[in-house]
Amino acid sequence: MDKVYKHQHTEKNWYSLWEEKGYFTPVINPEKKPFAIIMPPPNANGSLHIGHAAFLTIEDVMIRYHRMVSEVTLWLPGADHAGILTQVVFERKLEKEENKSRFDLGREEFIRRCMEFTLKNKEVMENQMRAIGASCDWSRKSFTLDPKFNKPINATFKKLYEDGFLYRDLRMINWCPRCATALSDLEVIYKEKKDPLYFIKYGPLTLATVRPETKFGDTALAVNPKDKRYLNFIGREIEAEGLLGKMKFKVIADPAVDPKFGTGVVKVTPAHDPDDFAMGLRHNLEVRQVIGFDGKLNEKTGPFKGLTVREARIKTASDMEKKGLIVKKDTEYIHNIAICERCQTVIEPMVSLQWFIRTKSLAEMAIKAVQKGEIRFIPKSFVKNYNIWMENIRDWCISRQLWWGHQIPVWYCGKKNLSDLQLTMNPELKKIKNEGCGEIIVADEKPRTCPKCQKKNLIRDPDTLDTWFSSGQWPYTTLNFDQENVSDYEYFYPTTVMETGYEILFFWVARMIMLGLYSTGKVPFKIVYLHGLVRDALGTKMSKSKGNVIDPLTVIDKYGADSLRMALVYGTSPGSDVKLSEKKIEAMRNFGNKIWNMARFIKMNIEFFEKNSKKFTPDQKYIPSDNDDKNLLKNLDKLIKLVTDNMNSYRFAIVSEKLYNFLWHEMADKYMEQVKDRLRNNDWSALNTLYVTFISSIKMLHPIMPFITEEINKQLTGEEKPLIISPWPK
RNA sequence: GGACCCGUAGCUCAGUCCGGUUAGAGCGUUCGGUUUACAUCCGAAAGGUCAGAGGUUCGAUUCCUCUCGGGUCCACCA
Repeated sequence: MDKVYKHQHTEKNWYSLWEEKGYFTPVINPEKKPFAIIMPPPNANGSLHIGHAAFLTIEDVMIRYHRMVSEVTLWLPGADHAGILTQVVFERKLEKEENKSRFDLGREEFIRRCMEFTLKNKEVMENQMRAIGASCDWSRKSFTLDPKFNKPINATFKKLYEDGFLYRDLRMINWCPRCATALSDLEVIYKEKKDPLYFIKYGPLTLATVRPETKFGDTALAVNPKDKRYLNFIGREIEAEGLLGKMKFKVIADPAVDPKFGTGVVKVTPAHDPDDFAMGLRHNLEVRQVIGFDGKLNEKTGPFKGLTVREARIKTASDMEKKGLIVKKDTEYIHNIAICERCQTVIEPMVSLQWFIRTKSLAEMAIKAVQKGEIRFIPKSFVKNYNIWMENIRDWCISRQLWWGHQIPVWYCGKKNLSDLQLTMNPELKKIKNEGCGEIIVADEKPRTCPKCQKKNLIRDPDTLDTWFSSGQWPYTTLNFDQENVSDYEYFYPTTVMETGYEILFFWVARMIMLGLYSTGKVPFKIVYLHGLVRDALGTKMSKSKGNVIDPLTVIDKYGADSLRMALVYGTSPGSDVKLSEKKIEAMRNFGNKIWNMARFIKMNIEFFEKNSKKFTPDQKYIPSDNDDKNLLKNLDKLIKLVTDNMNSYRFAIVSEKLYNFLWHEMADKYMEQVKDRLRNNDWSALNTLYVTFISSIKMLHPIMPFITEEINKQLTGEEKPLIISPWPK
């Protein structure tokens, strides 16, 4: 054995051996207890970062432990097409490298190229997972856009439609003019911005707004019903001079108006503001769209047509100023604006026809399942967050004007039911002749003819499904729920643990619970284990621009995967963020070297014993008479119980700490020093106690540090059977 | 506006759910050490009114209330 442990020599070999021998693939046995984790599929649009390394480590620790306690263990790996995120990444690349947009390629070619790009990333990622040591079952690996998922996903859509959970409606959506897509509420972030607040004259009234360019879409003025200043205006129609001549507005009273804001009067623009849209519904106001999906003003704005929102804001303001319509300008006004989470573009609220899921009753089922204890959260404090979100859930907009994703399984007879938005986003559709009866057909496969008029020119809804709609079904679609061979589903579903980041509790976990209960009648998993974000040593979020990124592959290369894994487990707790530094990884590398040298010491003493006495055959059950020996074995028993208990309760930080302390400070620093004299005198009992205790400890360390423990075990015992399939110490 | 989490050694964090011997670890600091593994090491030490105040209790870092400080999520800003 080398004086210093060299991970470079061992890690790749061990991984190949495990994989080739098929240890990652479970053998289904109805007599035994199953343990299943469906891996949260990483986005296949880049390489793995340290956050991936963290969750892969935690899941691998669970999997390796349960495999050792002889449960039938499935860890199903995957990759996510990630909808808008991947489309944006790929579009940027396309623009940069070829100066082309997706429209230049056309839908079919774009999807083909994007798939090529994604599959390439996916392969790189899979090898990175191997480097981390993830013992997942590659024979079952899944990709969210695998064609095999089309059928079950479409079937869920169809079922939801038939059960009345789906509807298509004109709704206010968050429109990102850059991504040219509607975003869910959760994909929008808010940012503080300073914008001028204009006080504009509307006939006898004055109101304050930061969006003068939307005034062409105003269809009412509103005040708070309790605001005494304006009581006698309520219900009246006023006439006001505007940029396009005289206009008439009804003054309505609505409690949503804040009397303290501006003058207490607001303009109501139902087509371009979420609150105004809601107010419009309450008061039956006209929805007059003046901004197009291209982010430019339309023909209803006369001379302003064709200007972007930003340009129009400046021009309308200055024109009104010239006409004397602007009473006052507050240039220090700070407000929050909605921006696209992915590309940071300012969101344009727009009305558009979209598919929605009625979520209320789905959420009620999901709340009940957690209340009844069918799903347990670790840490449990997240149940509160979950309940609050579920209780206040809004209907879920699941259509996306993207090309990259699962296309919505709806066909229209003719163009009547396609929205302007869809025709805008898909130039190919414009060429199609408009004939047909307008029937809407929801089916899991393309129908040959329209069931109503028998015509054959069915047009598929060009929109794709929100990526969370398909990944929300991941726990059962990956188990081939809808296929002939249902044994995986029967045996492993509901899965045991869903381990994922708390930041996607609502995006993903909540949706999986709702859709899982709806589609299968069962919860998709019994335990939700939430991990935190990996931050740098100072607690700052890691990002490339800040230069504080720890790249997992670089540190694996330098310190070994075991060191990184131990560093990601030690001193961390579920639900809270992990602060990681290179120093910590180095410290764990030192620990690895420590146990390596303990093994070297033991091996040396075995050789010494065999030279001077006889062949050393360890006896697991030997009860020594020496007090030091007895004491160590007693402490080992305690350790086994402690580690097992903490493994079972998912407290891996305690597991790592206890093993670390026992091996280094109990065994190496104390016991090994105590017995040096006895070993010199060929004391078999001392050697046996040392050996037996060390091997048991190494086994318990294997789930966290799989490579070095395998290598030590092989060097020391010469056994063929690797630790990965060894029984857990008792 | 609603809610959640965190505040423990110089730094980064465990421990608190289920109150009870000297409150732990890693890194850092100081002093000393090369006899059968390991300097990626060993021994020793310094360093904490467990954010603050009050309450419950024989006893509170732990439970309850409030305050201060830090962070996050959700809603909303016309």
